[in-house]
Amino acid sequence: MPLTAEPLDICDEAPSPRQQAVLDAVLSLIVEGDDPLTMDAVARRASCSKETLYKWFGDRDGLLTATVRWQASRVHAGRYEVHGLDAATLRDNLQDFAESWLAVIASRSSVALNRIAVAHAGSHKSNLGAIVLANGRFAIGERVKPVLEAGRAAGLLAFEDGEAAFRTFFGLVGRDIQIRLLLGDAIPLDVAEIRSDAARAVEQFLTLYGQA
Amino acid sequence: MPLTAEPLDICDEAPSPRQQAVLDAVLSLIVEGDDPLTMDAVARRASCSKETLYKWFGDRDGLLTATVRWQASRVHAGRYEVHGLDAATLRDNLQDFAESWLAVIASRSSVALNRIAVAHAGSHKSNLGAIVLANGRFAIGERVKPVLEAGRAAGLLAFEDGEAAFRTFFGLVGRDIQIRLLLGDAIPLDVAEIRSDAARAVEQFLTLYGQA
DNA sequence: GCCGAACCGTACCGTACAGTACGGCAATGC
DNA sequence: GCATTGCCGTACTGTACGGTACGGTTCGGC
Repeated sequence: MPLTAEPLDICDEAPSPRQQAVLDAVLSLIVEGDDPLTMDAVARRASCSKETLYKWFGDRDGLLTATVRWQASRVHAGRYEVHGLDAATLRDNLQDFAESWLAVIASRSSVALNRIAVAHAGSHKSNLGAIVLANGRFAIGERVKPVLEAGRAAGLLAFEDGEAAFRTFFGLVGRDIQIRLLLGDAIPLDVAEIRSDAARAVEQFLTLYGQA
Repeated sequence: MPLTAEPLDICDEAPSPRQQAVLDAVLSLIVEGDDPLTMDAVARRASCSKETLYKWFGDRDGLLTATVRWQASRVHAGRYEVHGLDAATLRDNLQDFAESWLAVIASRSSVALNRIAVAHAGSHKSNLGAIVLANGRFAIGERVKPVLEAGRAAGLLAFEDGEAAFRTFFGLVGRDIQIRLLLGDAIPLDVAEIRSDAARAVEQFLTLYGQA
């Protein structure tokens, strides 16, 4: 097993440092968003040869997939406490979720990555959209639902279906923001705005699902 | 001024019948979604020459733009009564909005068109995304807000900012549906499901904004 | 010092597709 | 009858880009 990078065909393995540098180059190109993200541009930015690109990632789709995974691996935030939940902690947790989710979907890299994945989902030939979904919408759902259920167990929330409750929360937080950003609308969203947006969403969610 | 079609360069004019047939051909190709929507495919499907396509629509972007406008011109639904609003009528109106909006965003043509527009918004060189936004999200906003304000005038709703209230309604209706569909997730959404989804959204909205 | 592996840089190939040119045909005007 | 016009169908051009091939360089192992 050499120290150098192996091809990550069925890419469940973590990328080597050099591969991470390549993926960061892809991300930087995506975020800048001026060039149409060609393999030549990636090779140039990453100071590597296209041959290496294809050896490591198989093809363009493989490179994109690895990039999405790489980006996702950096986003996953900390765990949340679900034992001995009181009203204030529940509210704080939901506020945290809402803020970080808004920050993610408003980031240039998320917008660009989602654009690529959406375009890809049209020409059906890879599961890039599914990967983005699994690491975005569904990942956050799996992290929020335990909190909601803990809230219910503590008598703070009332709902039948945790999934449905989460989807309502999701809608209250995101509203029209993601689709507008994807379609090129320039919404100014600074930190203060994100915070107040999140607070409003949490307030509304607690109005709908809060117990007493 | 001949009866035949003129180029619609600054395409605010309505397309001629023959041009409408071409645009319908584009839509049918988009909805089928198998081919990558090449100009050759359009010409073949519409039984016209590429030369005519370029003469009428300028270039590929012009054709896409005209198609989006054409599709939008068929979607705009009827007006809504805002005088003498009672609680039941308000609820019915909101229910109608929610149902028709869900039906639109879940339709194959909407998903495909939005995919194209999103992809286009990435490579910034035309305002396709802006057009989709203007005829989708913003058009429905302009139609719902008067209803909300009429509801407030009738003492049925309470809110400060009509835009904010609408955005909450939008979020409650759409939740994660549009982004999931755009990313290729296959959500089964039949008429019954749309109806109950819309009813839940209206119920939640009235819980948040209803007066007494 | 030598070998081989990994890799960079660059040149190259093939294809898909936007956009153009042109011959032919049908309809209209005179 | 003949010219003109609008359009279809097809052939063509140019180019961008995914993917491949290969010479040159560095580096670790022996």
